[in-house]
Amino acid sequence: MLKYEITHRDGLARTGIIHTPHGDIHTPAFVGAATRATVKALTMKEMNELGSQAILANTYHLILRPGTELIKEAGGLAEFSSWHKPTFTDSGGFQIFSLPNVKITEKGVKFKSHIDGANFEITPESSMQAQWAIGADIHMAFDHLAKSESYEDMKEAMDRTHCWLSRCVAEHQRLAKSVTSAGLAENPQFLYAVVQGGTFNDLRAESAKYCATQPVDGFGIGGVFTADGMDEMLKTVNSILPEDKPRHLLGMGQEPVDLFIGAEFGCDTFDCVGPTRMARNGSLYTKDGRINIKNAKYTHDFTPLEKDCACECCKNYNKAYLHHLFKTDEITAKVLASIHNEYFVVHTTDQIRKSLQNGTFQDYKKEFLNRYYHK
RNA sequence: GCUGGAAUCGUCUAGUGGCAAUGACAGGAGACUGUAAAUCUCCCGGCUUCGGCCUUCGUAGGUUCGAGUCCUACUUCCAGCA
Repeated sequence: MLKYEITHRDGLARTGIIHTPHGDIHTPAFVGAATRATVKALTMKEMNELGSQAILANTYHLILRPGTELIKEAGGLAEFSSWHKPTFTDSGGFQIFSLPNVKITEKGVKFKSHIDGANFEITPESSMQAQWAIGADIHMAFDHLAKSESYEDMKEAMDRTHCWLSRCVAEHQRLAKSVTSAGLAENPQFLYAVVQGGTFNDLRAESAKYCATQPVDGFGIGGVFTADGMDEMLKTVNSILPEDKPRHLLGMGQEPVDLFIGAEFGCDTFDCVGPTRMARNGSLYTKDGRINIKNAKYTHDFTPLEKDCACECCKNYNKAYLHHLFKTDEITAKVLASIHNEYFVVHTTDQIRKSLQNGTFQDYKKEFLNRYYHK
């Protein structure tokens, strides 16, 4: 079992430490989205220096390129990418269901590669095998995303996710056994179940109950797209999930409010492509809200993006320079912006953790969100 | 000096009788949540009560119901020949 210890509690919120074979994650923590085994525009050294504790890669993308066997041959995701800290992999479920012409069969899902149209099939079993080959510390169960917001579609997606979960668990245990019987004292890789149910609290409750009964190491909470109503949903789900296992809020964290509400209602880790994607597009976080550094008004602004920000971008460069790099389409623009945005969410989540530990969370939340959203 | 050719919205460019005028770039703004995203969308002559109105394709005339498109002259530029 994955070792997880809770160090502080405040209602559903908690701080803790996830002990993985590649080191500890102090939670709540923001996990960098490294879809294709890299956080776009950033080196692992930069990710390390900006304070990231863990990254999350995507099984779908790595199956297509370079292939999971190659990563296994390299010695696993950590060796391959030179990220010698904790790693997660997403199962690929989310990506596949965003593709056109997806066919769901008894076995799994048939789809065409977005790169060359080649036919692929992923099953709960093959997703587990792929994730074991990639060798991240924490794996996500292969889940099913609903094709619409309707109750029927949500229920169907949830039921299939549950059905697949038991197959994921069985395959995960088979793979774990083959590893331990090969001489390893302990199973080195861990599985999270994924809770579905959309915006329907009865489905969320049902899903959480089902997932809670499974022999998994933690939980992913999937299918969340906005912070609206997320507090109630998380209250429902995290009151049901066992307290002694970590919970990952899948795909949320583009908006700071996501991190505050997620942590407040019992989530331990987050991942989101938003911060780095927005960085590449010139949308940068400040404590007073996001700004678009490409706007003409920054042409002569020689002040740093954030006066008291400790990131490498803010410590060394000013807005006029960043504006210039973006207007001239220099690669460095995306690098510096990504350093800043990734630092912003990692650091904000760190501050949330510290405020929970010293009992100032509510004050910190109120102050931060009022300023950020100009309330 | 002669003979050809060319002048279009910041730039390059399409356009050969129905046109406020094509496309690209530049410029302005917006979006982005388990990354088919270094992507995508919108605006880009002026005014507008959003129906239009006005002024535009080197300059000045002309032909025509109608001209960026045809004709004449001029101006500037390019090429070739002197």
